Amino acid sequence: MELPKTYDPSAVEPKWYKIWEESGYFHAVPNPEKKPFCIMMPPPNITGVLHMGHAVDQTPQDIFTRWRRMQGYEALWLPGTDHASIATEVKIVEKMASEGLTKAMIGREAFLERAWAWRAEYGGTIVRQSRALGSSADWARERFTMDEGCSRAVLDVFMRLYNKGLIYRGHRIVNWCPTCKTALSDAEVEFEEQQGHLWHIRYDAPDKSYSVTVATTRPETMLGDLAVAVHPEDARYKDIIGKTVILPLMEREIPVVADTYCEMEFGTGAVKITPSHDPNDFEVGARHGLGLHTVMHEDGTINELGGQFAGLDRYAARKAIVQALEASGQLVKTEGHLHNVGTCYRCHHTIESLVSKQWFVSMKPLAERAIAAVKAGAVRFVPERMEHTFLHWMENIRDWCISRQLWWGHRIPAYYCDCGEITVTLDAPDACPHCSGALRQDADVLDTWFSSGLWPFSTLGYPDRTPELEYFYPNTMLVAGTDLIFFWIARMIVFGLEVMGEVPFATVCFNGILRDALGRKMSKSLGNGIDPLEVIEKYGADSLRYALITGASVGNDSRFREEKVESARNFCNKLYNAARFIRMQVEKLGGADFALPDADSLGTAERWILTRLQEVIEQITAHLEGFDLNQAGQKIYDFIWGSFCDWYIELTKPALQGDGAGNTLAVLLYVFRQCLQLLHPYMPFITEELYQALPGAEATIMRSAWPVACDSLRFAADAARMETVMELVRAIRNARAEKQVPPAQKIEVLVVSGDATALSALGVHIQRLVNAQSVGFVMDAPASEGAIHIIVNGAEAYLPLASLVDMEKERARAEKERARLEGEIARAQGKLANEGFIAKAPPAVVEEERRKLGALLDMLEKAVARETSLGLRE
RNA sequence: GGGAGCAUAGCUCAGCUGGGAGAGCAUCUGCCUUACAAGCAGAGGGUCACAGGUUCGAGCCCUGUUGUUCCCACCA
Repeated sequence: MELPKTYDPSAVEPKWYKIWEESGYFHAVPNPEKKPFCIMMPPPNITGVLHMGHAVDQTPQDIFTRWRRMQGYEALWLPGTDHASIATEVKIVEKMASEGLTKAMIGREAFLERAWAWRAEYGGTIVRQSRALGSSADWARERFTMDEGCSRAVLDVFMRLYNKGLIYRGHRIVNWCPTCKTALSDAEVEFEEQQGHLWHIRYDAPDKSYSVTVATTRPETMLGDLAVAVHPEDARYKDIIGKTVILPLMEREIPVVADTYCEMEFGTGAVKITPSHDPNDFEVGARHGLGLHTVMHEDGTINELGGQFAGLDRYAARKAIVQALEASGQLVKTEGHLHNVGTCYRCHHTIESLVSKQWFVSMKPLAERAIAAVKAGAVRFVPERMEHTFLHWMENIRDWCISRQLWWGHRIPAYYCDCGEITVTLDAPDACPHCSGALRQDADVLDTWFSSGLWPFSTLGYPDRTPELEYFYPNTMLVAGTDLIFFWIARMIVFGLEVMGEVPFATVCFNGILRDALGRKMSKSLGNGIDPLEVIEKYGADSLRYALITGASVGNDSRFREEKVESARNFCNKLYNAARFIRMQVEKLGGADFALPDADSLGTAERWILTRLQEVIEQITAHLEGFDLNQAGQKIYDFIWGSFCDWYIELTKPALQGDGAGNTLAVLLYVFRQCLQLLHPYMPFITEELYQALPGAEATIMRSAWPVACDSLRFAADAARMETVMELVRAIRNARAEKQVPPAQKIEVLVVSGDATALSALGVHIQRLVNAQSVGFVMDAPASEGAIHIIVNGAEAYLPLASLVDMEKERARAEKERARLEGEIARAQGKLANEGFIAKAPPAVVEEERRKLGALLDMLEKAVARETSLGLRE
C-alpha cells in the first residue's frame, strides 16, 4: 500500500490512545520485582477546562513516566481532581445569581446538591481532555479530593493534629474577603499595587489645647479607632503621650500611646490604631490593652457602631467620612499615595482584616521539620534556587488559617454544645459527651489546600496501610508550576513529614510559565490564551508536546509560538518519511532476517552510525536523569534529523541496491527503532505508529526496553574515517556551490590521504553525495595546477575544474586558508607554550590541544605545498 | 524594604561541573537528486548588556552598574 507523503496525526493519535488505555498499559501495581516510580498529577480544579498550563504541566510528567516505564520501573502516574472549595463555590454562586438565587435562599443541603451536580457535569472535563495530550496516567486510579477515601484522610489528619495540639481554634484577626464572605490564609491574598490617597486627619484634644494629625489610607476604619500611636522617642509628640484626643465624627475619647511600631519618618509620625481592622493595629492594641471595636460587617458594610455611617458600604463610607472631615475642618491634607492592597486570589476584591473565630494550624513546629528535611537534601528542588524561596517562606511562616466560611469542602469535625465544650471526633456523635446536650457541627469547611496537601498519600489509600502506600510512598518526584510552591508543595512536605514520617517526594521539578508570543501571561481577561486542543487538532499532540518542552530551560518561562509547533510538526513528517523509506526497503527485500549482523559484516557507514547512536543514547539518558528535558529532546532531534536522516539514510542507498542490502537494512532498522524508542517519551503517538509499521515490533513501544549504550557497537577508527569522508563531502559541495558548478555537471575528484586504501571503499559515497563522475584515491599529492584544492582533517581533495577555476581567486583563497591555519596554529602553540596551561589544565585537555595542533600542522603543510604549486611560493 | 531570574545572531531561545560561540525561524544562493518542497545542498549574520576582578584560560565564577521580569514583605 502506498503511504501518503505527509504524516497525518489526526487518525493516529486517538487510535493509539484507545489501544493503550484499553490494554492497561498505563496501569501500575505494586510489584516487588521492579523498582517503583511514582508521580502524582497536580489535581486540576473541577471548575476549569484544559488550557496550555495543563499541557505544560503534564508533558514533562508524561515524559518522565514513559521513560522510567521503558527503563523497567513500575511507573505510576496518578491523576485526579481537586474540589477547589472556594473557586468552585464562587462559580456556583455566580450561576445561582443568574437564576436569582442565593446560598441563603436554598440552604446548605440544596447547595451541596448543586455542587455535586456541578462536579458530575464538569469535574471530568480536564481529565477527559488530558487524554488528547497523550498523558499516560493511570486513570483507573483517578482520585478526587472529596471522594470517600480522601475525605477520610482529611478527617484523620485533622484529628491527629488536633490531638497533638497542632490545630487550635482562636479569636484572631484574619484576612477576610467581603465578597466571598470567608476567611483566607495569608497565601491566598494577592497584593496589588494601587494608586490611593493618604489622608491627614487632625484629632483634637478634649479642650482643644493640643492636637495630633494622623495619616491614613483607609479613613473608614477610623470609626473603630481605639488610640493614636506615636513613637516613644518622637520629640514632637512627647508631651501628649498618655493624654487623650477626641476621635473626630464619633466624638469618642481615645488615648495617645507610645509604640515603636510607629515610624517617625512616615506620614505625620502619628498613626491611628484600629485593632479590629488592621493586623498591625491588632498587635499594638494587644500590647496596650485597648480591646476591640469592630465597625464592619462581614459583607464590608459599616455596622451599627459606625454611627451616622452605619449601613454604608466600605467605599461609600470612605467617601462620606472624607466629606464629613472636610466639612468639620479636620481634614488637613490629602495626597496621592501608591501602596499595596491585598486582594482575594479568587474574586480579586480588596481584602479586609477582621477579627473572628477561626481554626488554625500551628506551623512553627511543622515548619522546623520541613526546613531540616529540605536542608538535609531529602527533597531536591529543580532548579535549585527554588529551595531558597521555600526555606525563606518556611522560616517566616505564620499560623495557617484553615477554616473557611464556605459550604463546599470538608466540613470541620468539631461539634459544639451549649455547655461550652467542643468535641472533635471522626464520627459525628449523637450527643455531647460532657453533658449529653444537643450538638451542632462547626459550619465551616477546611481550606481546599488542606486536602491537596495530603495528596501524595491520601491517593494511595491513607489512612489505610495499603500495598500501594507501602510501595509508592514516598513518591519519586513532583512536577508543578512555581505558583504552587507555597499553596501546595510546602503543605505536602509538611504533612508528609508529620503524617507519614517521610518527605512526600525526592525531587520537585518546577515549570516556568508559558507566555504568549509577545511575552505576556496568558489570561482570560487579555483573551490571549491558546487552546491546546485546537493546536492538537491542527498539528497533533506530539508536535505540541515537543514544542512545549524544547527551547526552554528548566524552570524558566517560555513563549508559545506557533512556528515552534510547526517546526515540531515538520520533524514528525521527517520521521514519518524516514519510516516510509525504510518500509519501502523492507518490502523490496521481502522476508529477510533483520537481526543486527556481526561486527565483521558491518560497513564503515554502519559502524559510524552505531557509534554515534551509542553516544547519543548515553547523552539522552544522562540528560533525562538530570531532569533536563530540553537538552535530551534537542539531542534526539539532532541525531534523528542530522545524523540519521541527512547522512546515514543517504549512505545506505548504494548498499541497499547491492548484495549486502540485508545487512544494511538490518542496521537501518535497528538504529531507527532505537530512535523511535528514544523519542517515544516526547512523541508517544507517532513513535508507536511507526514502530508498529516496521518488522520486529513488540505489542507496544510503550513497554519496550529503553536503549542502553553498548561498547561492542562502538568503532572509533571507522567512525573517524567516516567523519573525514563527511568533511570532504561538505567541503566539495561547498566548493561546487561557490564555483557555481551546475548541479547536473559531474565532476572529477581525487582524494589524497595516507589512509587512501581504507578510504577508497567509501568512494562510492563521495561520488554519490557530490555528484562526481569518478573518485580516485592516491597516497601522494599530484600537481594541482588548474584544480580546486581542498584540505580537511585527514585528507585532501583535488577537483580538476580547469574551465571554472579562476587562478587569481584560487590564490587568494589559498592565502586566506593558510593565514587562517597559521592563526589557529599560533593560538594552539601559544597555549601549549604556556607553562601554566601545561601544569594546571587537566591532562585530557592538554592532550586534545596537542592533537589539534598536530592536525593543524599537517593541514598547514598541505596548504603550503598547494601554494607552492600555485606559484605563490618558491 | 528584602530576595531571585533574565540580558548571547534580525526574532525566539539553548549553551550541562570554566577548555576554540549553537539551534529553530527569518534572510540570501542553487536544487521537484526515485523517503520527505512540512524537503535537500550551500551562504551570510554575534565586542555573549556595561565596568572591573579571579584564573594558564571566562558567555559560564566574584564585585559593581544599567535595563527588565518575578517572588516575598501589614510603613499607616
